[in-house]
Amino acid sequence: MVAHRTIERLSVYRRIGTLMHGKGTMHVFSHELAARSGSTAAQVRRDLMLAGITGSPAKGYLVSALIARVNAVLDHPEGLQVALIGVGNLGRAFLAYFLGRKANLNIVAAFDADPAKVGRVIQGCRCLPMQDLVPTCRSLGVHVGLVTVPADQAQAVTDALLEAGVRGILNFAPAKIRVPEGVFVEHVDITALVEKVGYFAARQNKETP
Amino acid sequence: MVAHRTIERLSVYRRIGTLMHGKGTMHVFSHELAARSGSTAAQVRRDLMLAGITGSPAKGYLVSALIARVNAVLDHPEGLQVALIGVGNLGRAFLAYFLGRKANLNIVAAFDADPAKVGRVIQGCRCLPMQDLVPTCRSLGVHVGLVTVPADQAQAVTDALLEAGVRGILNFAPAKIRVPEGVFVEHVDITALVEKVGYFAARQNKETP
DNA sequence: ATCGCACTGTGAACCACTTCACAATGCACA
DNA sequence: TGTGCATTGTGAAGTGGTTCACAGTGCGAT
Ligand SMILES: NC(=O)c1ccc[n+]([C@@H]2O[C@H](COP(=O)([O-])OP(=O)(O)OC[C@H]3O[C@@H](n4cnc5c(N)ncnc54)[C@H](O)[C@@H]3O)[C@@H](O)[C@H]2O)c1
Ligand SMILES: NC(=O)c1ccc[n+]([C@@H]2O[C@H](COP(=O)([O-])OP(=O)(O)OC[C@H]3O[C@@H](n4cnc5c(N)ncnc54)[C@H](O)[C@@H]3O)[C@@H](O)[C@H]2O)c1
Repeated sequence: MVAHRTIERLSVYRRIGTLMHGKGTMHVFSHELAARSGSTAAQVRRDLMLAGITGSPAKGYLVSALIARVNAVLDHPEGLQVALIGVGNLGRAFLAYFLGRKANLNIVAAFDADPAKVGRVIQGCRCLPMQDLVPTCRSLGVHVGLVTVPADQAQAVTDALLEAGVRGILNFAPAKIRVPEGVFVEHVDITALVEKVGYFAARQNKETP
Repeated sequence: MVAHRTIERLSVYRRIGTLMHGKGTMHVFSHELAARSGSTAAQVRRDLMLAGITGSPAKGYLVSALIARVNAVLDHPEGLQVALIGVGNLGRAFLAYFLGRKANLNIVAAFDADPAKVGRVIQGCRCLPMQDLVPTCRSLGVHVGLVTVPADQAQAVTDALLEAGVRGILNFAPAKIRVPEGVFVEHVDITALVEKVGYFAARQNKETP
């Protein structure tokens, strides 16, 4: 079990490593990963240490070993199975982005309550009705649910996902969702983020330099 | 200058307060805000204290005072002016969501490099060419830029925003962007978040309970 | 063969944020 | 008027994550 932030950064290091691998680069130093990931060399070294990745002072880290080890830490044996609920503006953007992109991250099903959307193929993925959610997610072994429905529907959708055995939820609706112990929820509140950036954009240089 | 996380939560408390205000609720206790925001009562009280919001042990916090004080802390006098760069799948979702929604958060301009998109009105907002970015953002006094272009274009777009005087950037491209001292950047890496949820979904109950 | 050097791996210090714990408050009810 | 009680406001302690700082390493130059 590795720390929260470290897991996020490992995903980033893997992306950078994959990019370098494609260009034929064999080795990478912590300070290079730091510069490309927006971190620090010490942070990178600690993260890689926690993931069990070792390098040599002379050559740095072997890119292929880094990728392999991050795969071993992050990935599920048969790939990460993801379901998306709410094929609206945001949901369609995610479908377009993730479908057919990463081998180890598959959106395997999309659901919506709107009869006008159900049955249609949107961004290459068939949109299924909500009553199919539990059986379909169960039989596909879905690990993660992406919730992109209106705020007042988020809890109902969450409950359905829980019933389907999903144990990780990424929630974009501006609503708190309740889950039992042992289920992991990440809440992304885009409005709050924009307002935060607005606040610090104004304040950065003023007050206590 | 209030702490990072506190600012994000203040935005959430305001949303909850606004909702309650609409329903005619006059007062709210810290534990109610905690339950609705996914925080704890102690955290809420500390946040409100930092923002200069006070309540009474008998009635809790006055909702209208809470909203007014968060407005005073977070908001820019004439509203937060936001520009969006990259009217693709994600950018269009943001336009649809934010346009005409919040009085104090306005997407005032959208830009794209694609000649097929420039000039068209997308989600009710005219899409402008990139050469207009610097003069337009300057004259509108844009505070925040939303970057939703491909990763390899993120730095170029950032540089244009900086030249236009923008001092806060919310970056959705999976690329680190360099900015001078005093400019605030928030980076949202959706892929890394999905992978993190996948990791903890699997690990939650196993290992060290 | 030896030296200098840039880098790794990691204990320890540091820092930011969260939670605990409790005195102070003021309404409800007797 | 007095007693009980749920809640606020906030020092102090706790937690988790980051950065410092340096001993240890092995290549490349001499
Ligand atoms: N789009 C953005 O930029 C943005 C920004 C911040 C937050 N959000 C949040 O993300 C969520 C989705 O936003 P959006 O812009 O895509 O909204 P949207 O209205 O375009 O899409 C919502 C979709 O959910 C479907 N839906 C509604 N109830 C459902 C239910 N019970 N079960 C299944 N599907 C249901 C609707 O049919 C619709 O297709 C909302 O909660 C919104 O507040 C979006
Ligand atoms: N859509 C998602 O779900 C998702 C998820 C994770 C990350 N992202 C990231 O968000 C960004 C946008 O994603 P998207 O799905 O909307 O991509 P997209 O290809 O649909 O849209 C990108 C838009 O940017 C425009 N553009 C390209 N170069 C530009 C430039 N130099 N200046 C101005 N505009 C330019 C394109 O014309 C296009 O309209 C990408 O970096 C992507 O990696 C998106």
